[in-house]
Amino acid sequence: MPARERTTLTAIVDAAFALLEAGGLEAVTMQAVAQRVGIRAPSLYKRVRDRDALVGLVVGRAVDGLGALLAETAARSPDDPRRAFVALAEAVRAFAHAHPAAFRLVFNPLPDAARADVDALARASAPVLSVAARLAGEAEALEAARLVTASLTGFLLMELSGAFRLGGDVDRAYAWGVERLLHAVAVT
Amino acid sequence: MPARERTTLTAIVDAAFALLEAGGLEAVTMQAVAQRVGIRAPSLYKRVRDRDALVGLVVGRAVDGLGALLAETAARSPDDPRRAFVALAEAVRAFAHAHPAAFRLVFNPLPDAARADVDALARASAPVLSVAARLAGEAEALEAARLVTASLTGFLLMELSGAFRLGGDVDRAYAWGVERLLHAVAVT
DNA sequence: ACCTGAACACCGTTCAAGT
DNA sequence: ACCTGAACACCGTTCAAGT
Repeated sequence: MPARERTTLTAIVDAAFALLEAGGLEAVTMQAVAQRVGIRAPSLYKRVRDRDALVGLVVGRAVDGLGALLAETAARSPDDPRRAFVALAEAVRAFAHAHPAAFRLVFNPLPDAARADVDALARASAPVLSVAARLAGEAEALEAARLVTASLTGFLLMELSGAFRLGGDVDRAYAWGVERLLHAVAVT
Repeated sequence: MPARERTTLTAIVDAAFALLEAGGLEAVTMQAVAQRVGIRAPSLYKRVRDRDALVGLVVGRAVDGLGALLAETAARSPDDPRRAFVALAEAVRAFAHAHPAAFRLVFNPLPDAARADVDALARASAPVLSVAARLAGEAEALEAARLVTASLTGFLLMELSGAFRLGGDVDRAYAWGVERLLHAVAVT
């Protein structure tokens, strides 16, 4: 009657995350995850509904990590929205570079598994909404936040996809874009 | 000695494209493609190296279609870059709505199969570069084009992912963003 | 020259049987 | 209560054999 538990859900998500970053989504296989935590694939189904649910948990962890980073970053310049804006943009890029596969997955969710993640993503990007509100004014806060998040993630997704490999300093291009976005969104 | 050919590469790509839009990438299975063109899966390997190569051809077709649409759109307002800018933004959105799965795939390429597609994508977005050059000036044409394409595709990818489902008129938000981008990029 | 059935390796998932 | 081997369905791909 014992049957001691040999792993945890946290360890399973850890393993899936590591496999994702190491070899892309196709590398996160139930067998590879199981082997990494020291059990057999069928045992994973005691902790996780199926593979899509596991990938959803990985995406959720990434969203939480991004949200924590953004909140921390925004808190560091509480009364200078312009400075906060630039710092947030740099933080998102740092996160994208640190976890490229997870970042891409956040904005390219699987069929329907990631439906609940939309709320989590909205929660995670609250600091951006807040800064946008202070820059653009309450009336256009939502539009401004959407333009900003879309622009930054679009830039980063294209950068990660290698679309900017030809020509020029990508760091400078990002800084240039951030500055122009700031002007585009700020009310004055 | 006959062995008449029973299909064509074009028909195969057609079938894959249709399956992709109908059921996502996981629906474009070698067996499903083969069935749709009236042969058996192994015969596909006479025309296509493997599944990734086939998906690459689908992406290539989408890029070509987008490029043709953009060229056509830009040609319609040859001496009003502001009008051309807005028209291009609307054309990209129309394309994304018409072929959502293909659009997402263009900006989320598979591992390495889509490496050559970067060039094709650059070619397809030449009209955007041209308009950006006229708006921002030659010196900053590349940065402006990158900001614009990143912003528009980011917005559309998020829209297709359902990230904007809560709150507000997405059409208006897009128009608002396009207008602000125009101001952000235009030199005067 | 193209097409096919058979076969192989691999994957997600289920389930009865172990402890 | 968790873990396992065995099994099933499905997929990508290869290949010898057909025409």
